[in-house]
Amino acid sequence: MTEENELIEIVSKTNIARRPTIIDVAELVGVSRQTVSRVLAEHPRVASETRRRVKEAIVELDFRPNRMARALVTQTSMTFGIASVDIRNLHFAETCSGMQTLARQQGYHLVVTELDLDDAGGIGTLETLLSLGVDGIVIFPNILTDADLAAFADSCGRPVVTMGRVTRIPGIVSIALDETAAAGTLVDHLLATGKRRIGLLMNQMFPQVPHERYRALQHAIETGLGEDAAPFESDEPTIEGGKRAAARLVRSHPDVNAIIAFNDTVAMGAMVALRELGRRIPADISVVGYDGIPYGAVTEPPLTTIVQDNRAMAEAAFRALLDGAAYGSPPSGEVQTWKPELLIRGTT
Amino acid sequence: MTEENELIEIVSKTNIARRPTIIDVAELVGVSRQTVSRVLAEHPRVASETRRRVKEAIVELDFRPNRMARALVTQTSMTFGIASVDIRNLHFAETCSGMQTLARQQGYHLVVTELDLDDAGGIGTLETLLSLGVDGIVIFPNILTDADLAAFADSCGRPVVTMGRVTRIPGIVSIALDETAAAGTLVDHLLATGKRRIGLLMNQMFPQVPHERYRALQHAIETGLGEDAAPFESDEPTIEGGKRAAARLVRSHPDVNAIIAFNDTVAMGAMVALRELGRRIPADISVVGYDGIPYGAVTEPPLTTIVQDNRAMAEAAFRALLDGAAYGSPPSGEVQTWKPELLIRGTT
DNA sequence: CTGTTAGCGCATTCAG
DNA sequence: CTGAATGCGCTAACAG
Repeated sequence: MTEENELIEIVSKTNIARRPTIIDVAELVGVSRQTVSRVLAEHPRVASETRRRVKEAIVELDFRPNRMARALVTQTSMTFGIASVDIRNLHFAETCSGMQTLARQQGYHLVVTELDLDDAGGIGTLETLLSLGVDGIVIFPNILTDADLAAFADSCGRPVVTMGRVTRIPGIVSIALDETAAAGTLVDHLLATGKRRIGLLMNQMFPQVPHERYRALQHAIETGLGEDAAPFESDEPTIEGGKRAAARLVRSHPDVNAIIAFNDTVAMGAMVALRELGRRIPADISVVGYDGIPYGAVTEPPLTTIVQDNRAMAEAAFRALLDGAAYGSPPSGEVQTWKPELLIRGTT
Repeated sequence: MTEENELIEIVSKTNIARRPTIIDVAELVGVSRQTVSRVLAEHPRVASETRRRVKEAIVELDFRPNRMARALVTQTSMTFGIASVDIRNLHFAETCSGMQTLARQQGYHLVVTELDLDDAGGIGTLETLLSLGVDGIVIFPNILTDADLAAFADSCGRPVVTMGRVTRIPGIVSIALDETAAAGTLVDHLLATGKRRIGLLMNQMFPQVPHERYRALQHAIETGLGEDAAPFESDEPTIEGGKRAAARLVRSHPDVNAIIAFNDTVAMGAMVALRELGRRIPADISVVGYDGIPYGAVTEPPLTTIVQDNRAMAEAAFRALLDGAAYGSPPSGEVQTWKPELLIRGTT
């Protein structure tokens, strides 16, 4: 009878898709599951002989602990979430990749998610990320308002880091480029090369989120030139968007002899449009971008750009999450700004 | 005494980071947790008045069901994993983005992960993905051997889809470009433009994974020209890698008048190197790539390339996972190849 | 050093 | 239509 029961048990355990559990390992070795659990946790108080046999069984059964079950009881999943409106953006991909490297070293995993604008303006996606059990979240908050972010951070009970935009919100660590310094450097450079008619190509701005980059650039231009606001066009941050915006800008302001684009992708689109309009770069008109993506090096001429240290910023974000996870909550509203570097190439 | 206990309970529940559970909702409404559970599952047999009150309480408490707890009992997490050696690759990012859109529509989530080559050649990363509870996995298997993939698929008990390389492995659905057709189209095009000295710039190949693209190209060249194998160089699939490989190729084979690159990024690197060497494109030498990334349209001249329908392929991959999750296991070793499209621009 | 008991948050039986 | 009991796989707190 006992044999029969065991047989049934074995059959049901050989079922499709069923992976071995801690109990299977315990039974094979002839110990309790607690002992197996201790071996997994590298707990010191286990007899080395027992430890050896358990590890053997783990290998033999190809056992992997179920991280969800573990997370349910430890209340920590060793997983961070990272969210952006567009995961195809190279600046974001670079940051992801950098965080991934660090995460692996610390035994963490990353859940990458694209923000769904339709779902309560992205907050819905973040909530789902939470329900997935992540221990902290990095947000590229291009489109989330400070109010939304504050409400979310307040209710989520986990460390939240925003990147790419300075957010002075209690409980949120903000990691961003020093936009003031970047704008100053760029405008100084353009003025030094004799270009004084500067136009801007900006990211399509959601009215509730005026972009800091835009404000910093306008401010730098006003102080540098002693003039009113520079002309600008907004469109989606793609090559096509850059083409459209540049065409519109040059049509409405034919005297513009320098263009600062929201990022390198937009700048590259602008270069195409300008070439089609017969403008020589940089003789007739200069073009600069932000981010320093690799593709900017292959345009003709190569693109001058503001480089940010993606890896270092990714590392800072990861550390902020780790600290927050360790101490319960992050330092209130800490803002880290990073120094930009101007990479002068052929378009200026 | 009862009051005191309740107070303690309330205090502990107001603890940091503690999110409301199904029990909190049940208590607020004055029903059992099963009733709340039924409302969540849109179970029909709940009184509409009860349902209304429960939904109210859910909104009031800002309750979100814990997906890990749910997964533990349902044995399904509504989560798919997607893994690649390089998440910065635009072809991969595009696929991710496409799958993300579909996943959201179906209530699924995506866990994106970068394969760790040091960790048992990437298999270790995949195992961790499994322990995270994903219901299926998409792998960009550039560097995994068929043997490793077969062993993994066999033991994992969940649907596995590979993309980008034809893998004829039982239990794995393989989605890839029709490399034979692509190679034929490309070589025909080059021959039609009078280029007969073709060189190849390939991805740095791991010896255990001879790449199908390489073989298909060599085969097409041999049949088209009636000649021996074309010269080739291998390097990492980046702009810098493309520059290096192209420089080496042109040095060792100065008569080459057409270059087929592993992908657009490599092709763009090659263009830079060729320009530095004083070769005119396409007059002296033609260049073509694969993938049809947006940046290929910005080079001077714009890059001729083999375009794959990323969105359609992403959709196919997602459907394969869904079917596999529904029926228990995927069709044995199904291989889906997709027709390439030649986008002729300025470099040929 | 090891086993026992309890419970994480939820869904799935079964009773009413 | 609703409630009570049971367990998913694992770890924490206590016993021994």
